[in-house]
Amino acid sequence: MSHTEAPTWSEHVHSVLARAGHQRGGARERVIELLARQPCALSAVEIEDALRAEGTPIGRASIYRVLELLVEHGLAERVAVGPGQSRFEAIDPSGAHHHHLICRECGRLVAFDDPGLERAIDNLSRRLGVRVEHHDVLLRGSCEKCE
Amino acid sequence: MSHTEAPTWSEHVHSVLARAGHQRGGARERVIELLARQPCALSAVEIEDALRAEGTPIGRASIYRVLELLVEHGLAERVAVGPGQSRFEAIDPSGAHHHHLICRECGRLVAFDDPGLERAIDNLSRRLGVRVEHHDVLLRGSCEKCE
DNA sequence: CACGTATTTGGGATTGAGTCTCGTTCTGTG
DNA sequence: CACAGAACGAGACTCAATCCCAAATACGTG
Repeated sequence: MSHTEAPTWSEHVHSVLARAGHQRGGARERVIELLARQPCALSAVEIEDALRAEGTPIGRASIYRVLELLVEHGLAERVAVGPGQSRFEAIDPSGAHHHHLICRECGRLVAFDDPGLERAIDNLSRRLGVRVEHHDVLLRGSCEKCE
Repeated sequence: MSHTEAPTWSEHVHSVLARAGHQRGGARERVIELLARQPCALSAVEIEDALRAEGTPIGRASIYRVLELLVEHGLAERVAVGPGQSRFEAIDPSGAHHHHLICRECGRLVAFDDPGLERAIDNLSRRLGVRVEHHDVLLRGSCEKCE
């Protein structure tokens, strides 16, 4: 890693997938690029709509395939917001990650991170004697705007 | 977990619902009784199957109605395990609650609680300045047996 | 560059959890 | 025991997600 530019998420994704023996295809590229540009989690349906709106419609099957592939390789995260739909979001290669608050009033998804929380989960997994590969924390309440 | 103390969960549920002006009905009773007997979260489909297997089949609509009612009154919790299915579980009237670890190997759902984690979430919500009504923590990894 | 094979893609059928509707049945009250 | 409102259930329906398979594409090789 030189000082020029940190590797972007899409670059990271491409290198991981290439190393795993995957070829490149148009559909995958477009889903990755779209995801790379998002500030927060998108649902598969939103991805499908967004790509169609951009004039590059992608088959539903391909979208789900790409998302599954990304999750499998730890490159994206599935956020289960409730019954009926999952949202997906890029995972930063630096390892930094965040969690979400769903506002009961406006339905907005707010991202946050918290070292204390990470520490607590760390201690917890040690106490339980299990190897925790991944953790989701989802808070439900009212966001600042809706207080 | 806890021993059977004076007010059982079903008694608590009945009193809360009665106070909210609900009548009693056979379907609701059976779902509540079934849920009361469970050690851990069940999906709506599992509830439907279990009740049919016991010889008291309950309409799907009623099951979802009851579950929604319970969640609404803070008597049960919905655990979003993944895409396409929610699980439901009784909430202890004492306020004690727990979270879950999903084992990647065997798919088992393991319950645990942790004061440190609760404290971290408490501090966090204060820091963010939001009112957190509910929180879910879902760990993914390998359970003791599958280590 | 042309070729051949393995991978990727997408349309469309299918699944399955969850929701909705509406007529019937039950509960609690006067 | 009659009535009004609450609860129930069968089944149609919605919609995210999966499956299937033939066509298109990537890419190493000759």
